[in-house]
Amino acid sequence: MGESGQQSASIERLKPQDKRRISDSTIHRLSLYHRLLGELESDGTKTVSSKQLAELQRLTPAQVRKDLSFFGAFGTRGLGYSVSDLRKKIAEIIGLDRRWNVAVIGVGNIGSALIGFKEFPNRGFDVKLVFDNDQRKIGSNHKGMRVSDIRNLKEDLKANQIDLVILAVPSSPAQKIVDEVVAAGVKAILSFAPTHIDVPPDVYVRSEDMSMELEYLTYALVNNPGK
Amino acid sequence: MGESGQQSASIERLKPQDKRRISDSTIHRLSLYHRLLGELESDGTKTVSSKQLAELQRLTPAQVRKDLSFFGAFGTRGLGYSVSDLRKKIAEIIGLDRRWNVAVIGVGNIGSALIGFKEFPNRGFDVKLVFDNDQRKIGSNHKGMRVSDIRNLKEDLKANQIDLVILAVPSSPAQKIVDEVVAAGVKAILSFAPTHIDVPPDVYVRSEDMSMELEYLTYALVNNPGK
DNA sequence: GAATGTGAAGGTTTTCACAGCA
DNA sequence: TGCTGTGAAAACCTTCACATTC
Repeated sequence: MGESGQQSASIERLKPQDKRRISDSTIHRLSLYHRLLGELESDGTKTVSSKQLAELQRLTPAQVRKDLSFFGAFGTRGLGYSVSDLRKKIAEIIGLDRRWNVAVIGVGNIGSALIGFKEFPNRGFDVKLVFDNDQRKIGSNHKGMRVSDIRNLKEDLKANQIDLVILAVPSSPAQKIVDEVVAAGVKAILSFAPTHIDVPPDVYVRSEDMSMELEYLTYALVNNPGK
Repeated sequence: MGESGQQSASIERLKPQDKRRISDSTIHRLSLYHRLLGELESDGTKTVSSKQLAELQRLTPAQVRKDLSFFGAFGTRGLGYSVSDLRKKIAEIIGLDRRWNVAVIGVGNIGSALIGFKEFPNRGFDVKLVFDNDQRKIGSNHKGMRVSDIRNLKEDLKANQIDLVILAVPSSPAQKIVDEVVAAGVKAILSFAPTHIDVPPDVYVRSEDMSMELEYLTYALVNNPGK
């Protein structure tokens, strides 16, 4: 928290107008708007209202306007928003006005899926490095990527200026690997290991547990039989 | 909403004590507790306090107790909770006291990763069917599963009593396939298609967009340089 | 003494409703 | 007239603090 962190001067960034922290849900929805605006742009749609933006995602117009209002006033009263302008603004807010270097650790089921994931480059993410600890995999080609030895993790992450790490390893070695990743100076980790990951406060972790996603649904099935 | 949905009489289910809807965050944390209790059980830990349960996940003890209190009183004052009892209770709440039949639609990158995902059977999910529309894949073996023709989707889902569908297809055909799935009577869908999915109100959808997960992190990187 | 279970307080997020502008 | 931008109200969620129980 607090008033730390002056922005790099080179980019005049859109940031929250007041000092209030922006909620996770708002960030999530901004991402959603950004994705939808991309679809609309491809369709050739020029302008869009908060009402339309909301309906297409099952949200409320007020919600859409409030989310955007934290960062500025991007619309035109009586008219709505310019699809391409709004998309650019949101891209700037969530950091999609640049490309990001990604490393994938673990070339098992999920790891190899993500390496071959065509959506990533379209959305600004370039998988630059791939690691494993299995001698049979190291050096081999996996969907066009050469698999590196995890023993060189720290050095390779630094040398290649990796911004984001995707962790696709079992739970048992996960924390130890994360410690290495943190030591390499990486500040953002997307983990698929089904266990809690501990990091210093200046490092961001997002944990994805596929089974937990399904459990959400089973809860709903079991508890809302009719809905 | 409303008072619909009497429970099936055969299972005496733990349900919310008051009529207030349980929040998504609570369900998510119950899943987390369940996972952690599993680890503790393997370690041979017999009892656990809300304080411990909280610290291991970076939550507060009050939060843990409140979450549980919506469903009953499972602890012993002065002592804490029995690891194995609490785990069983939570399993019952989120529907993990039974097994679930899953179908995976789309045998691309993510689809095939999930088919081979060993964590699923450990957590109660059995992948029973796998579909694709690619003639070269249909009939072939993918990680031990025979790939079915998506043209028989509706019939096969019904015949095999599929509870949950995992959708791992591109955005463009996603909605059409979902309509089929819904017509087959399936009430829960986990979608990896990076687009909004529309379903009737008695069907539950959870959407996972890998790029959006990364975007969360880029927002943090760009906006909290020092944190 | 130790830790649960829970009303009440405090904080955050969403929705409302309308002033203001194209 | 139509739709944005935004304070204020309402709903919701988390934390506090303490009576209660083992």
